[in-house]
Amino acid sequence: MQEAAANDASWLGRFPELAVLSQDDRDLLGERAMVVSLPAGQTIFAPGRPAEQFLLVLDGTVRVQQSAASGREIVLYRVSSGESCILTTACLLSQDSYYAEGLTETAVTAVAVPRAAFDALMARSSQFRQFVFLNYAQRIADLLHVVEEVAFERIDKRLAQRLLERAGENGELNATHQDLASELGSVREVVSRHLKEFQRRGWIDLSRGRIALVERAAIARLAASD
Amino acid sequence: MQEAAANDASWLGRFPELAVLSQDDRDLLGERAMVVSLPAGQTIFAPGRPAEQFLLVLDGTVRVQQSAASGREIVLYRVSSGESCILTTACLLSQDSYYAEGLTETAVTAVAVPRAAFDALMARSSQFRQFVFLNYAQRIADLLHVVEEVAFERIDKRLAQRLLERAGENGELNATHQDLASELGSVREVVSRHLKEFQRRGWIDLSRGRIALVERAAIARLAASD
DNA sequence: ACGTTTTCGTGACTAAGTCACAGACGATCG
DNA sequence: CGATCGTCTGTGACTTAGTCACGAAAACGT
Repeated sequence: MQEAAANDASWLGRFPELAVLSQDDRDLLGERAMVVSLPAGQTIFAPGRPAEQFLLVLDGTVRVQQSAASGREIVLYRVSSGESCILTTACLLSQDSYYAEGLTETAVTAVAVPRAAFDALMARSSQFRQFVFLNYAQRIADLLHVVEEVAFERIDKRLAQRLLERAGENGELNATHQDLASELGSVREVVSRHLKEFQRRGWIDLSRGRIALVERAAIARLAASD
Repeated sequence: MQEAAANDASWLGRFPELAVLSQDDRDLLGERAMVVSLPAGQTIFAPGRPAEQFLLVLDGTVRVQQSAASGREIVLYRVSSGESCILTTACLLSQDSYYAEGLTETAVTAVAVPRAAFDALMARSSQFRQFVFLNYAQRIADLLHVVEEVAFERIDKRLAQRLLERAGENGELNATHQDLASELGSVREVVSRHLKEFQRRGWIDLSRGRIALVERAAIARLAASD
């Protein structure tokens, strides 16, 4: 983990909600917060390990997921540029151990706000509180969305949604069937069979670790179906 | 909705976390918060309807659930005495419309803290902030638990858990098969079949709208199985 | 007692998850 | 270049969960 010079709060520009902070509050962040760089695949937080910092992501994405004893996984949400990893603060407070874990999906640069500075800002800045609450609200909305999907939606529809979300401009995505199954909280075989069917219909091209979208419109239709 | 006299903050005794508030803060709550009584079956908050108060439950329970377009439902968690209905505050902030709704499951008495007083306390009392954050953390933990269950656990195990949770001292519970299905985010037929099987094994007695646990130990064993 | 509403039972079918194993691809290294 | 090895993918047979359609039984009011 590399640390940049303190006192440089130029990163504040990435967070429009924090632009309204008073100069004093911005100075506090500039003095106390540190810009850190994390490689891809790093565990940010995990069950049993208390998080001692409030993280604001500048670049890259953090994947927050839940893992079952069986080895099955499900992605809860992703934290990307301009967002905060609020779950770390919740982890601190909840006595029940969380089963969620956070992983850097790409290399990530983030601002780490120490607990003391976080508390100070919560105490003195209503704008900062607003920012933190908005983050909580957004994550709760994300979790509600996950519950809704896993409880009520069909796998083929959810798979179609993920393909669209994760495909790049070129209509391709690098992901194994297992990767996609872990996104959805399902298993490889089910994903493989649906992908096979998508391919049979001419919607996608399959190759090892790579999927190319051919008929985006048809996939989007399934993703939006009810 | 009936309102008790203001200035009576005797209810504060129900919230140990708030006992540490300064006298000023307690006075503020006494002056501005109102004790309200709600009948069973009342909608506290619902999609599209902004909540304008922070609710602290004194007696009774509020059920927070999610409803799908198909009519299927799932219970997310319950708010009971000494807890707060924090989701209402999150609802306020989240631009995405929530699909969660809150219903009084029994008659409920609660303290309603107006938004302005809530904001004032958040600004001036670190203890109050701690209380609010603890509530958020608990609800997030509840939601993570729901995700884990619906994504990874078997229905028969989850059903056994609910039977134990909802049965009274006498080992009985009043609930239709549909009620239990809505708890679990499943459907009546599936619940009916599992209950039938439980009955066949001599674990429970079934009658219309009522279930009596006969072999708690066996049910508990299934509920705890992995 | 009668019809009405709610709750429950069930068969036949589709969708999803489990288990076991085979085959296929791609990197690497003699 | 071709053999080898780890990872990824395909598939059949089976169990579990959800859907659909329908009918029967229990409670309820008048």
